[in-house]
Amino acid sequence: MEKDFFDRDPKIVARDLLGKKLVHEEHDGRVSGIIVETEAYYTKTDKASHTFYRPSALKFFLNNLPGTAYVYFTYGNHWMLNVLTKDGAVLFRALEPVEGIKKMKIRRKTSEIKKLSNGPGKLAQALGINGAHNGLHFAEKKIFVKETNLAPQIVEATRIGITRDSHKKLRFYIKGNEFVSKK
DNA sequence: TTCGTGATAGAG
DNA sequence: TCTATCACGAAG
Repeated sequence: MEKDFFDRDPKIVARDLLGKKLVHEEHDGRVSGIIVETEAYYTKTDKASHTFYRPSALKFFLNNLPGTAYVYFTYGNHWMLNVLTKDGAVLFRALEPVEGIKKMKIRRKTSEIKKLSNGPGKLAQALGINGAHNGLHFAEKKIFVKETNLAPQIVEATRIGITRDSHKKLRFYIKGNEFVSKK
């Protein structure tokens, strides 16, 4: 991953992340998957972004560098993994499991591969991501993104689970991939 | 479709 | 204190 990869417009980063590998390096081995679905959020101009209605989130975005993990807890159950970019962030929404599948199955309490990481909450659970990872920089290589030789076909769509600015096409996924959370 | 779950933030 | 809301997921 080239330096300054994350120091670009969130929409560009969201697209470029598709087909790359998201890795969580743990003491007992690595857990990873191909990124198949992402969403972009903008710090200042996006009403759907946490920065728009959560002062603490705005502070976090403004006080951390692109490439920093933004992990938050919601709906009483779920952790969400994002990475900061220039003027925004990208939410990791779905992965195609690659390494550590056995561990993912235990964490997710299912043996069905397709249900391991086909959604943002599921993905974080499968990878073992939680609040302890908030603020870690991807350059530290605990959580990070790795290049692949894939060149996926990308589909652009509206974001999921938001109300404000729901018409904006800031969701991206790999065409035809069976791990995408929704069509 | 409905409902659980808990942090955050603003109002009272 | 109280209440609304929420970048979700599982069950039915």
